[in-house]
Amino acid sequence: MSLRHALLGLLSERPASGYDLLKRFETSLANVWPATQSQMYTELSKLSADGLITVSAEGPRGRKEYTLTDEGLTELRHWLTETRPQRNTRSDLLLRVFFLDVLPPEHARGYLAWLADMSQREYEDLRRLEESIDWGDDPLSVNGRIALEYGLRLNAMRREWAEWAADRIG
Amino acid sequence: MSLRHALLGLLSERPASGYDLLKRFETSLANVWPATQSQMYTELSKLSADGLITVSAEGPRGRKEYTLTDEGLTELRHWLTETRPQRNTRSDLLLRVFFLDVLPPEHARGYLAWLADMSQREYEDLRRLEESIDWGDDPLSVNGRIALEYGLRLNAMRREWAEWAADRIG
DNA sequence: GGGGCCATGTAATCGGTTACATGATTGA
DNA sequence: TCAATCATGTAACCGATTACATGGCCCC
Repeated sequence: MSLRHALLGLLSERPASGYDLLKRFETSLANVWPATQSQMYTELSKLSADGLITVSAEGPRGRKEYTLTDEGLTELRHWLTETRPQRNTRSDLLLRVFFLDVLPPEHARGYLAWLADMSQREYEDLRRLEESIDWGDDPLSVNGRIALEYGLRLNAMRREWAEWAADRIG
Repeated sequence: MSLRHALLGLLSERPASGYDLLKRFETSLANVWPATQSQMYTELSKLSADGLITVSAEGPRGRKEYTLTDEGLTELRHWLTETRPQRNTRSDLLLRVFFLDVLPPEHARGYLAWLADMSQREYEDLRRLEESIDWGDDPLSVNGRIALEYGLRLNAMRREWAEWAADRIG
């Protein structure tokens, strides 16, 4: 149920259309909360029906600009402060580790090596992203930078772990 | 679609009933792939219908013991080697970070402090779990130990990151 | 006898994914 | 003019969650 809150959060910065939000997801939130186009338009309709956002303007091509209502902001704050995030650790990557012994050892090590490489590549992608962004003092910059740092540390950790694990299997 | 493979994986070690698998999930795979009772029984029926497992014995109280078939083992190996895990990074925890600026700074820092504490507690829980288990040389021990190490490193990383982030906001 | 555990199943609902469908506007 | 982009929506399906429902067996 968090796509709701992701949308409310983005709208708390400034009004936007579904299309705008779609673009902004791709470039910022996609890493922490992927969402499809279809899901977003559906959710926006629901949010509007629930009074958490309103259509504040209409533009060409049927464009609808949504604005956060007071109720929406209250709901966003409520989500942030009153509800406990439950860490959804469901990890395809780690699940496989449990069953690596049904493969020949060299295949198992191959999987871990691939994981290490993937983490390294992702790390480098994030570094490049970090350098390409003009970080300001605005809230999104501060928070976005913090989230990105998490990604960097996660991938560094994962690479080291995968290398350590490959040694252990050998 | 990975619950299938989690079940195939567990059955690759030894035959078991739905109830057995349920218990083993709770104590081992729950951290990487939570599943409900209802989901597991449904999936077992499907796996059986698809010929990847068979009912190898029936016991008291309607107990059905499932055994992996050759086809099932093939499917498990196929999943491990031929399909690429897509890291499903959807993270409730991190999503909130993006919107911390709608809260007063002390609340935002409070959230990060809580995150650091939670990670620390989880770290300690895993350490205790590690010490409580009699690690052998069997495949499950080796792999389980590797997965557990991932949890330890993740939580250590997360704690440090949350502390670093709290400083940044202040 | 009865409480606790063993053991399995179904139905309703929800969030998310994939695919399909449509059309307006802009700019080269 | 025509391709690219802007822009929104619906339908089918799937995996996961919650709740409900049932009953047998074992041991105290």
